[in-house]
Amino acid sequence: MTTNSAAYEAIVRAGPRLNQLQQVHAHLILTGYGRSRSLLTKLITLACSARAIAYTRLLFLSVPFPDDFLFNSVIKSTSKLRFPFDCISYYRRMLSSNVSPTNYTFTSVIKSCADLSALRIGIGVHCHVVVSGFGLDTYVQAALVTFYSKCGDMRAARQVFDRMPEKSVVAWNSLVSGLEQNGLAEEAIQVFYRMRDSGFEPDSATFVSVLSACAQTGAISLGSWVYQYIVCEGLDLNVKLGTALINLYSRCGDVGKAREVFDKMKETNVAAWTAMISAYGTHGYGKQAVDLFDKMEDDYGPIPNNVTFVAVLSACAHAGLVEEGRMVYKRMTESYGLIPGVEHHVCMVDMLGRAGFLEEAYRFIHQLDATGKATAPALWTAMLGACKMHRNYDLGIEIAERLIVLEPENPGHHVMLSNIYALSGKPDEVSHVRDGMMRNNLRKQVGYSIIEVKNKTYLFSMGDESHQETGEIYWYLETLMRRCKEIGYAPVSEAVMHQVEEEEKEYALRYHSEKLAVAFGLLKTVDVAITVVKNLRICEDCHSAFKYISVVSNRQIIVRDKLRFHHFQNGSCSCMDYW
DNA sequence: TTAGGGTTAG
Repeated sequence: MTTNSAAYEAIVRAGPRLNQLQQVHAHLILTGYGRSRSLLTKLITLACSARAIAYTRLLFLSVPFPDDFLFNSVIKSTSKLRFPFDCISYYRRMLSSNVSPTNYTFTSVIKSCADLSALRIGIGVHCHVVVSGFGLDTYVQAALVTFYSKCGDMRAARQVFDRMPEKSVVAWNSLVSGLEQNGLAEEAIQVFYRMRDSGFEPDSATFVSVLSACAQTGAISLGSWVYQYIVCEGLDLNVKLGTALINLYSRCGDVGKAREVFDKMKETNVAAWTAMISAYGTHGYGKQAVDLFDKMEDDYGPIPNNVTFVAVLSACAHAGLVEEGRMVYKRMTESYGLIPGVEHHVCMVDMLGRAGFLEEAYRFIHQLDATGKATAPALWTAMLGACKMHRNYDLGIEIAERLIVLEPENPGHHVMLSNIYALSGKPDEVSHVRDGMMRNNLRKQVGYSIIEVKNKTYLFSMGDESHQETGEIYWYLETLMRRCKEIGYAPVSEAVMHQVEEEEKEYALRYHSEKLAVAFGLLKTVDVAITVVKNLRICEDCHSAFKYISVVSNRQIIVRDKLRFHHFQNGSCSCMDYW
């Protein structure tokens, strides 16, 4: 290496590969270029790209008095490669070295704060942005919108956005995505409409977020419109967009269409495959889920990861495929060297428990306990569900009490305990639990159901009387239930909370939000399947009622609950009552 | 004598 440019060439040739970089570095030192600031800067960014963060630090420390260029380079690289702690620490060092940050510095640092959801640090950086005079930089502002969104502070995110004098497509995207990620799907869709009205052309990032928002609320008409738009405008169906579409169709009840999108995708990755596997799983098609997983392995598809295994295992759990599930769990560790996390353990307990292997499920938890892993309440919640399902009340009560100690604020555990006491014929204990809930002001989560009819969404809550056609809906529901009773339907009263009197109990059951939504859907449409989205799990009584309603109305009823799908047709449900 | 940013899926 006789010249500086030859040395530079050598570094570039080494690329983001640690060994090669170290060799070049050694060579630089030997040939007298070891102190060149420019060469070291290039070396540092490449070391960071190689994810050799310790070596990056070492190189950085070897440079006396780093200049603004070096600081910006290392801050940008660490931020981009997701070393947020390093990024923030270089930023602090920059400040203490009296080197002035620029708008470029801030975008990177803010992104790292967003990655960490580090609200306090980010607010400090935001202040610094303002006093440094970069408060109106479009890039910095877009980064701030994302930052506040990722910290869950949508008010602040909106405030930054609203104050932007010049909004960019990316800034709009940041807001739409932020709202969607924070569960504010309706608002995300409204902002999307405002974006278009303001003359901004949505791009693929916009659509990915909009599709996710549609998937959340079940807004299939807007979702399908987006798909049409993508096809008509010849937009590239990239992996993220394709995956968002698979998720949309799956969560709106149309697995076939989800598969159609999957087959159309030119490029797929592990996320796309996982989305498709998960689609089969949540609809109860366990075999298809496992088959697709096998195909992924056989056809040299992408390497499955932890999320994929959650999808496969939960598919097995919901379809009663215990043997397959055990095999998959084994392969996860033995063939792929993945370490099962709490979510995988929960799938296993759920799978074994649902299938009636209560003892094995219990042993599974205790085995984890022995290795110090069983503190997760979710494991006991799954076990508790199995106890209730298989009427093992003694164990159920023991577990529910344990859960209440672990999570006293969770009303679900109290409700479960009270339900199990009621089922096992212990009314005194029921009132005791109920009183405790009242005393501690614990209320059951409010359930609601959404249905889309003619491109419009309607939300129902229990005993809802806010709709224009309330009278008609209730009358129609009464008629339906009468006809159901004629062919054998009997209300399942244990499903409601045991804090209402017997007479009220049937009233509450009769006007559950999902029943109102189904009645409304049947009333307003002809000859088509209706799809209802519920925020909680469907209750046992509604589940039974919908089987009968599918007969008397001669319609398919699809219900998406918190966990999975139920397709009711000709008197039975796709979950085979296994849920 | 070395570069360049903010948004998106399971």
